[in-house]
Amino acid sequence: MSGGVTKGVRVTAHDVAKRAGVSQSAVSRVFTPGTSVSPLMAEKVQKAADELGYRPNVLARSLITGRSRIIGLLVSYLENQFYPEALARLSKAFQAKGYRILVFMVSRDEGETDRVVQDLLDYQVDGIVAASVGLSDDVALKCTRSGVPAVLFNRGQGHPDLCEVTSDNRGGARQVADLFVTSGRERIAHISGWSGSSTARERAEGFKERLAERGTCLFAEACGDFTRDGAVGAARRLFNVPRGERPDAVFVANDHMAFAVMDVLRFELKLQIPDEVSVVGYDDVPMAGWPSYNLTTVSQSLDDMVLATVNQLLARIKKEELPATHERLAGRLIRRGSA
Amino acid sequence: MSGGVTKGVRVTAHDVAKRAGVSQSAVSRVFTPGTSVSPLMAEKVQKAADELGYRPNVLARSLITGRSRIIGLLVSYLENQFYPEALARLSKAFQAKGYRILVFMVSRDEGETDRVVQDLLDYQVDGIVAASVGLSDDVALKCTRSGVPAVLFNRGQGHPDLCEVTSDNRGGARQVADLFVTSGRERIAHISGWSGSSTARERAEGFKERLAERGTCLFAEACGDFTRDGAVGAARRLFNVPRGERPDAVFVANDHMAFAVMDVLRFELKLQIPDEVSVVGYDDVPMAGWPSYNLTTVSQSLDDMVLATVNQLLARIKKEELPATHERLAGRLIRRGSA
DNA sequence: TTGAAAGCGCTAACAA
DNA sequence: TTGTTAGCGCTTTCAA
Repeated sequence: MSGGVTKGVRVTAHDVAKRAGVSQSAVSRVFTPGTSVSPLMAEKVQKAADELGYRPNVLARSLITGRSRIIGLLVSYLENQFYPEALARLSKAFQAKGYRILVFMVSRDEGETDRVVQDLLDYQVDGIVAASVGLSDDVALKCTRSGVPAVLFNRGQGHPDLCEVTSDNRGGARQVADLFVTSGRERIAHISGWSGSSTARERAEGFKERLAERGTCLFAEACGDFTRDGAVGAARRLFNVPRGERPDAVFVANDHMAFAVMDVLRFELKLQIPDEVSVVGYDDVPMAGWPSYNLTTVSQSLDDMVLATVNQLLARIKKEELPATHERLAGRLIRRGSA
Repeated sequence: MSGGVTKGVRVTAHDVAKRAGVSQSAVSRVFTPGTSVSPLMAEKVQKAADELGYRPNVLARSLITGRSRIIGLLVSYLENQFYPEALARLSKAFQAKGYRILVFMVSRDEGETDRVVQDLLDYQVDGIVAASVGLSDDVALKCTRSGVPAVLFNRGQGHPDLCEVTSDNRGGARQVADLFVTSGRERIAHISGWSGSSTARERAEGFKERLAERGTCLFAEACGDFTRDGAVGAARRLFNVPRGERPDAVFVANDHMAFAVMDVLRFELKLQIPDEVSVVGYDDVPMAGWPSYNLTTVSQSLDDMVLATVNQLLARIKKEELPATHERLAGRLIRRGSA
């Protein structure tokens, strides 16, 4: 017989103490890393605990230590494959450090900010990662100000009080501009993301900036709002026009939209990619490598971003009042078949 | 001036009580739904609370009520778009009921079971949803037995002690068999999912069963393990053969694999879909409707599954000891271009 | 309806 | 190294 893990019975440290014939605080010590207990005591307690199926109650512990070992993750939509990927890796990385992720799905609507912040604080999360498109900055700022460290993941406009981990959107977009110009494209367009997002703005700016430096300028532009439907609309507006007015290259602000654009170009407008029009995305989500799309794109090195996020956040959880940092990880152009 | 939400200061019910000139328990009552307080008291307390920026500490509350309002969600990989979709909707649905989702990413490896169960119990989750491919049953069973209700989402083999919400995999697969036979396909193949999963087995069985009833039998079969790489391998084994031995229809156990199969067929083997070979998937993830794939598939009506899951779990959290139920929601064949 | 008091399960001083 | 004691912030009897 291996022990008494019986149905729904809460075994407390007190029960273990009684069975082992020691004090309750001794039990606590045995289960608290970094405390000193004699080998004998450890063994006695461990034995009793095993027999009773005891495990410390994390919530009770949190109450006194002030640490819940829970990280709040703000996400707004998981349609874009980049986010599930990020979620999975963030979750694993935090898990490896003994933290868990509590998910907060938020819509892009305004006004929700305060409710979300309250929710976050109510659960006593130790820190938050804001990967949502909309109200991230606002929420992150409020949390930081109430003493809960926050890191903006894949967004941020250089706010001096906020920690940000992004890719070098400007730099990535510049590489795309170079690719188009160098390969002799002449009517270069851009389909941008949601204008409320810094990521969208930086990609657009870097792209135009570099185009200008190379002596060209943008031929056409439309906003796709980072959604599939938005991108479909933008693609139609840009390409459903007489031949001569049609762009011969388009930089789409993320892969998720780029797939939609390619679908419109190939299936609705019967255009050849990349012969008649080059398409480049941003993110390098797994699907970009699938033969059906084979999308040239800028890689965000998700692993580095995740690593940086985890490190920054945990550092701030351990030691308050670290100054805000802005990490911008280099993006790398991945050349595939679409450009 | 709107209030004193100052940096990192924990405002307790006690502080509010002092400011409002009432007892601490009065404050508690005002913030506990379903207690009786006079309007005057409510107002006084509310005012003081607002001024101080007070919110009850959920963890402390949990300690005494024994309810954390946290649901543990077990997922194994988010590559298959079905799972992020499910995660997003489950999260929203639970959120609407005042619960939050704590994510537990687990790999398909064996042996982890106990660690995962411990983790889950440590966090005092009120219930768990197991959507992971691997150790779901084991984990769910152990949790249920220790008094934490669990629902298996999209898996389950009819275990009498476990709550399950699945789609009618057998029925869905039968519809696919009918489609193939009716449309005159003669060499019908199947690419199956991971054999450790009930979902995979049911889909395979239903398919073969109906084929037999219609007087045919399976021409070829390969296992794709529910992964993209697995599916690529399976497709090659099945189709990279002399013309006459090549299947003219294939039912792939989920959309995620079906996309891989289509990629192999079209880009590596230069086969025409659906002319030379019909492809049907399962799940109806959003991507299935994109023109690049335009995949005929069986729809899982995710919203119904989510609703059922939430209802079952919350019912069990409120009232212990409800008998296990197995909900199998009907699947619907969505005819698109690939078959 | 309200306040006083007990205690949820644990950690962290402090003494021994 | 160990036990004793005092809370963490809250809900919930119990009297008033």
